Amino acid sequence: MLSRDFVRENIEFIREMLASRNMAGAVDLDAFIQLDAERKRIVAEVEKLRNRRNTASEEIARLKKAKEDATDLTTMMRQVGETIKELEAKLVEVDRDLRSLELTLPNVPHESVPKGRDEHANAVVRTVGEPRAFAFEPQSHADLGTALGILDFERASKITGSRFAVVRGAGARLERALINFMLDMHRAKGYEEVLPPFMVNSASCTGTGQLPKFAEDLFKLEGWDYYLVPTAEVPVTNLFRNETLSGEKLPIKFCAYTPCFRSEAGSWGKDTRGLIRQHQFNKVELVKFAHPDSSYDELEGLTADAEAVLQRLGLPYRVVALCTGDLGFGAAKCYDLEVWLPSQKTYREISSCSNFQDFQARRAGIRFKQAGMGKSDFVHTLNGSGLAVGRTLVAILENYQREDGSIAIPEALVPFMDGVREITKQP
RNA sequence: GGAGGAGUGACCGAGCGGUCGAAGGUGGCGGUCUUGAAAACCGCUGUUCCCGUGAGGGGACCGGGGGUUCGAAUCCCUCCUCCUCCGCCA
Repeated sequence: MLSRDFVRENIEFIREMLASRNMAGAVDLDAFIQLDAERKRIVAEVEKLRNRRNTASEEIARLKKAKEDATDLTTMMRQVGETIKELEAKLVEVDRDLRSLELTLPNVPHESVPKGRDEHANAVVRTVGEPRAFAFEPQSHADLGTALGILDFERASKITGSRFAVVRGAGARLERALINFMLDMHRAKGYEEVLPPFMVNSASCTGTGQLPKFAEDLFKLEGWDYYLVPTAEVPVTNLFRNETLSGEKLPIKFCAYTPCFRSEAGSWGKDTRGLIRQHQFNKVELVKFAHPDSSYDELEGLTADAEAVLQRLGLPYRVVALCTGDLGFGAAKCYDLEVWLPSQKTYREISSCSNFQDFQARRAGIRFKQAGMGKSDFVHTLNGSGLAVGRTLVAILENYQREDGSIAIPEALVPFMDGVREITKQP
């Protein structure tokens, strides 16, 4: 959410900003102006009346104490009370409308974000590692995994449906090793490990920006105000919803493993084979609560921490700065980490690291206060995948495959696999 | 699921329906005293919104929401959370 004052005073800038995100006209800014003005009018009036009632109440108390008659004032105030009640009802309505407009307004991209309408305008910031030269035609992870007996898509669709997978044997073990490996790495860099609920309420989803606009992307529990987490960003960022943190503690860093559940509405036909796009996948997430002055340094640091995982695993990747048209709803700036997939001969997203500035903090009411300073201010929130575990498994299978279809375990993971160095066909 | 109890400021804790934004205490900050520290004593110590260039003025907030009343932290309803006991249960 943007500051109301900022929107009011920069309405043309907001209009251009929406256009740069391919959202021209998506939010009724004229209605915003009108509602905002009406709200001001009502607030001024209702407060004037309340002030009158407060003074009169004191007067009535004084009269009663002196055993004098107060019926005139009392009847007059009854009338005022009615008017106040009407105005308050109107105010609730205007507030609701105004807020629902504000909740659909995206964040303003940072000035360093490349301008452009789609992913073609994204900027490659750096490319790390060389894609391996294969002496044979590399297979897809789906083929490799199925042949090895560690991935079972057919049975997954029997027990649940499409876009689910069963991971078995050494594959399951590798996935669990990856989770531990990532969490250990991040913990060593000062991220506190947290294991949050895997369901969140609608207030939390609103706080981080999944609601109200992206309800169709979420799985909701029937009969409950609960949603399956689409990312650990939601529960972890909402840890401090409606709290004021002490400024000295910033930045506060968390890492969290959760499964992630996404409806993938609107992506029918995309990545239908394999683990790339699933309704459920594992992810280790990094979340930071930062001081506004240093949040962009923290974004570089967070991105580097996610990259470190790819480096330790020896996976070739590149870092891409998303352009204005490709930027997520709440992000002011975002780097995608893309890992090389030999079977697709392309880089695929494996992490997304964003600075939301005060966009989420304002929705979720997350403030900080410096020791000497009187005023509190909104923190900046950041998060990034460190990494998407399912896609990391994909990358390992494909990048570490051998001609015979077996998989070498990256050196860094061997201790997490009890010394196992390869995956061969399951017995 | 059944039966009880409780939710007040950073924390503890008081609060006959009217001057309560809320006593008292703890903690924190500043000061006096002291070579220094402690103790003692004195003072300060919530959030948020609106109007105003400013000084300042005003509104709201005692778990959330609603109601009664001229007036609610105080009365009523409802929801939520926590605690205790019973039942069920991984």
